[in-house]
Amino acid sequence: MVINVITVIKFIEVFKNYKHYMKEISNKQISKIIEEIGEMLEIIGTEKDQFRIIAYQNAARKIEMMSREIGDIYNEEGFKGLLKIKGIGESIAEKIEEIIKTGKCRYHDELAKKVPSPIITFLKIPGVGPHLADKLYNCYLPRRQAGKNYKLYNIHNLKKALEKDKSVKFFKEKTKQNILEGIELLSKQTGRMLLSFAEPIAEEIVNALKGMSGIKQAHPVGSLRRMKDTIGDIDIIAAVNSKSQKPKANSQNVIGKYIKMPFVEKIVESGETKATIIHKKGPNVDLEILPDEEYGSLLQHFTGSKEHNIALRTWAEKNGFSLSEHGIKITKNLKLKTQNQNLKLKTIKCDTEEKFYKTLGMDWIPPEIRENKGEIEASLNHQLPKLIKLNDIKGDLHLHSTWSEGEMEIKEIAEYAQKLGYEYIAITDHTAGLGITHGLKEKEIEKYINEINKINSKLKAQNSKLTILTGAEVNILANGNLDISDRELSKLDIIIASIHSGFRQKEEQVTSRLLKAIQNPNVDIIGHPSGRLIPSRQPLNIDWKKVFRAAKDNNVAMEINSHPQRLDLTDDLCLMAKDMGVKMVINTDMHHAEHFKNMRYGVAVARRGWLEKKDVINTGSLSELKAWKKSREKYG
DNA sequence: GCCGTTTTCGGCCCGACTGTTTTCAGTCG
Repeated sequence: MVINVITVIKFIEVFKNYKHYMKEISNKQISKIIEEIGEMLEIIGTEKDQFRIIAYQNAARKIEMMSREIGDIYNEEGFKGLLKIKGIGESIAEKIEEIIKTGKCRYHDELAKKVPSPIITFLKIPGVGPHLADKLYNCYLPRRQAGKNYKLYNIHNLKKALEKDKSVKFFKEKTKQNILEGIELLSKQTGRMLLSFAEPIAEEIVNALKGMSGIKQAHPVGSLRRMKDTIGDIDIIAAVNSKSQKPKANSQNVIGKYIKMPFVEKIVESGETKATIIHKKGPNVDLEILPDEEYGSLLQHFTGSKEHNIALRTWAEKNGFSLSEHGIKITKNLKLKTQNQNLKLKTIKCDTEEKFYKTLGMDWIPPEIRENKGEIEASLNHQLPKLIKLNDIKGDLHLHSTWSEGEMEIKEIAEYAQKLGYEYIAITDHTAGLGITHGLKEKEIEKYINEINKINSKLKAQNSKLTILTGAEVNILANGNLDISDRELSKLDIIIASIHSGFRQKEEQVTSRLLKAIQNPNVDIIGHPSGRLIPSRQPLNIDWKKVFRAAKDNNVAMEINSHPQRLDLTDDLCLMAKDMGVKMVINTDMHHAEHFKNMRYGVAVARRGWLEKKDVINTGSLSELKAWKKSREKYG
């Protein structure tokens, strides 16, 4: 948080243009400041503050969930616009206005003076809340020699104390272990960014490059092109016309323009054909400019993965080729040797990747599966899977409306789904067991179904091809029971069962919990099965073989959740599930309109997991989906 | 501090799970 404020202040210094810097303050930053006010009040506040704390927590949560940038709302509608947001009243709106205008919040800063900074630091540890952070700070470590006490002042110091078991008072072994695990998790949170964060940055740069004279094409490469769930640095390559009079001058010209682009925070290095910059949003971006006649082999080389390229080169070497980013050399082709000795030394240049793979006698391999998991052999045998595509998706079966924590009314969701060309959607609001979402109570289910039926009638009258299915996302409780009765569940079309609590259970417990849910005849789908949240929560410990076997036996679909922080099942688990004959479903878990766009990330995971259209139930027509649902009845 | 078919004050403050002080405080979604 301190860093956020400093960053914001820096922006203000650099950009005197009011509107410009206002845009730079994201909902996440505002939400963080509001959340911290709540946390600090929880530490230093009194009994009286309990509802005030809740109000700050609710407001922070609301802001973070919002699809529109709050800065834009303020720009367009002013203070009144802020008051229209549910959960934000006069007082919090004033604070938001202050943050937007000045980058600071005096109330926050006053509270911060009263709360020691290590406490704020400790709050970053997953599993450590305000009370524990306060206790950690206030537990005294005896200093042997001086006989004095000193406090834990940073995470490193805390970790050392916990590990060395220096009588960190008040804490039992299990609690210490949990804190250490939290610290470990926190240390892993740096370095990589979400695919959804990197992709728009790369897209903006690639589009800018494509608009420059002399550039023939440009691509993001590396893990971004392979659509991995997290990305290290952003790598981009671009091609200049090698037949032009001055290809070198062209490339220098492009680099010169690139390093002066408005998104450049800092130039790390800049040469004739390469440059590395730090983007204003944080990541390092490497750009390499190359001649277009070699573009195919370069694209292949920089796309990787390392494992794929090593395996490919090893295969190539054994089969008489030598590969490099500049092309293919034929090293052992006897036929060529007798015809023309010189050909042997000549590099075959490839302007496209298709040509590169074809020269080796292979089919073009989609970037998503270049991980050395059998794709080279499959390509040589012309047996690559026909990977699922975004436009194969006929509907989304995991959507939240205002009936629980979603932002959109069911009718708005229907309108959006029609625009996407979907044939069906399922509204699957949370059930009441997940308290904070204010989900469906049993007595509300009839009303909920009625509303959906009414909208369906209207859609039918309008000759819309969209059908809305009724559904719910129910909670799998710690013992494997669901938080809503089978009687109520049987009234709904699609039931997703998901784990939202008890993330610290042992493998055996979690597995049997999932097995019990899968065996419930009302359950159609297991939602975000591993429960991971990148980067803050590790996946659950699960015996996947047992779970997939049960899913196959009970004809229950496993979800690929398209939320960029989930992307779960992961690619490897998709491969395993597919091998075991399990059906999958790709859903967005939509809470607001922006989330609909995440479907592409779920499809990317499916592609990385070698899935084809036939493996995924929501690629079928409505009648096919209904047939699948009907086929499940025999398991009931 | 927010909200309002209970509308300017009085109600809101879920529910599951874990760890532990074994009855409940702290954390999370």
